[in-house]
Amino acid sequence: MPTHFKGSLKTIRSLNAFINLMRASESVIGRLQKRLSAEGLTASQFGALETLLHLGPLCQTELGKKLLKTDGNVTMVVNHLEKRGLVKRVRAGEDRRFVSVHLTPKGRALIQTIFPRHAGAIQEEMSVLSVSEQEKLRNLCRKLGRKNKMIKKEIIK
Amino acid sequence: MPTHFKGSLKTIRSLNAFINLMRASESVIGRLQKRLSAEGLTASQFGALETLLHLGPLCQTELGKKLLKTDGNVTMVVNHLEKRGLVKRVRAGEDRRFVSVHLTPKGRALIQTIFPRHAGAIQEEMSVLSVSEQEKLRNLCRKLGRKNKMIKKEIIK
DNA sequence: GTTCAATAGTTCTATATTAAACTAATATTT
DNA sequence: AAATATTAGTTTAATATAGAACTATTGAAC
Repeated sequence: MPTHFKGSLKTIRSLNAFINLMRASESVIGRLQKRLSAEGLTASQFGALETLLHLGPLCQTELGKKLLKTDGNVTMVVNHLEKRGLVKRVRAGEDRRFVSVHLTPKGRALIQTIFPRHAGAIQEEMSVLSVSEQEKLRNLCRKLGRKNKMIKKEIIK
Repeated sequence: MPTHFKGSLKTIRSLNAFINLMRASESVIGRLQKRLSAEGLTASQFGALETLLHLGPLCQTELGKKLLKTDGNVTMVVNHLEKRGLVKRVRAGEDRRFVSVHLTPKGRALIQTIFPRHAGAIQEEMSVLSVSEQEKLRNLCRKLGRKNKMIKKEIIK
């Protein structure tokens, strides 16, 4: 699925790498989302529960940073999870602006059941790559992520 | 940003590769989306216009396949673009179920202006990787994509 | 210590997204 | 040829998402 754009070799090479990166992540995430949907969770809901399971209770802003989502978005996702009794909001005593989001026993049981299956599906997805290919992919992606942080710092400055 | 999950080495390696793939694509797409938003287009709208520019008029189902989006979604995106006068729907004569989506002169002018800037931004994003790293990334991502197609065929069978 | 600035969350608006139910047109089967 | 199945697109419902305006709380500066 190469680009049909006519441009310099350098540009075309960048676009091709970009397109394949997007296609790969979109198609993998698409299949995983279908699995999660069958378990009754959206990708964001799963991500929130998984983060709370592995990192413990977090305030919403922290949760948003981990999930790379906006504050308003986190409010929505936590609302849905709270309505289903999977998490609860706790006003932290010190600074009453903060809301600590906790897993309920029900939420913990659910994510502990689903997470291993999800991890298995991911392992299955990645199994088309050899061990060294997986490591290579990881390192290349980390470089793209590092650029991210540099740019953010520049913007903040 | 390694996983905090305790599992087998093989599982953890898969999860790490997966997480970095997702982070990289999300952070790159996030920055590009902000640029597009400043130009007045969403990512999907841009994708649709770009596809029509480089592949010519397409029916909505074909457009959806290119964009990896569902039919209902394409209807929405084309609605928005049509409302702004950037595309127009044309009933193809033969089979009256098909709607051919065309760029209008206005839409063509817009995407021809924005696309080179967007391509430049992508080139800038990918410039943290060397030429050979970009090729390597592309090939690894293509493998993940190929798995996709195999699975689809199996499901169809 | 009162005003101003920063922070945490919520709400609102607009668009995206999927899945499922639905309509219209065409193709297939008997 | 009539019944059935398939296909293209629309509509609807539920959730996601970003961004902007807003509230409430806390911190800083004068």
